Amino acid sequence: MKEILNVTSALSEEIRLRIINLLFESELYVCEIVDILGLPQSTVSRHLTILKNANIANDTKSGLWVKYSLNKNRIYNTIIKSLVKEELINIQKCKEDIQKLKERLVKDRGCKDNCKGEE
Amino acid sequence: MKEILNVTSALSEEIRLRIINLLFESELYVCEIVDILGLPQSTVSRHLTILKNANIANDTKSGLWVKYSLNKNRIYNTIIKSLVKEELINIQKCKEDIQKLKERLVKDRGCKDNCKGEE
DNA sequence: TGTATATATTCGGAATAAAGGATATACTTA
DNA sequence: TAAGTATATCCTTTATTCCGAATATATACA
Repeated sequence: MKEILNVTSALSEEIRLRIINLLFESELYVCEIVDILGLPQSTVSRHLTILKNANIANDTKSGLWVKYSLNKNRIYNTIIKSLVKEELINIQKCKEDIQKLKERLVKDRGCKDNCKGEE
Repeated sequence: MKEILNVTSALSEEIRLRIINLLFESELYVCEIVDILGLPQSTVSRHLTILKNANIANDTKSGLWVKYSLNKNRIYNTIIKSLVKEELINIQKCKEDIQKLKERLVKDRGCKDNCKGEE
């Protein structure tokens, strides 16, 4: 029971749903998620940890950067997928996040300073 | 966004998941849920209100009694169903609840006093 | 009308979770 | 080694959630 409550609790927060919506589109570095959402890094990191502990997301370290992606498990194949495809897809803020994601991904991946000078 | 968060928040509490598991099997009067779960009536009623407000359950008054059932909407057809059939079905406490539900339903429906003399 | 019953709501307190700035950690590179 | 960067964790404050006893509401029936 604790396991499924970990999942549903993780899904009951707006920022985390927005992060899931982004990760459904593409795996992302923490700093990219911070940029796209426009939220403090500590806030984003905390939410990512909660998603990881719920086994919804997992992380891969490569040097300084940590890349997060959705964990393609049983929960993903039913609940997360339908959540994204049937619900989040209709939400304005989530659409805007995806738009920002796409603008972000045509540039160099990675941290803010790699992408300084953008406009 | 608020709507889907209402749903996921409603799903992130153990007692409410147990109630959903019961209602998936059969529509039930409040007093029957109270008996099966063995929890205070105010607690059960509060959780039922949360499920109703999230549009997961709905209620039908008939005289003194209020019968709750799952609302068969889009959320039900994807998230709730898979939650029950893939997750709750494996949880021991939920299995026990279903067992108690079945024992309860072979008796008269309704309130405790209708069923006094049982053992 | 008065009593009993089923359900909903209120209330205060405990527990949990959220926020974001500050700091720590860990890795990279000069 | 020293400085810089990406991420995680800590800390304090604030907000939210849960609990169950008590109370309110609404219906049934003698």
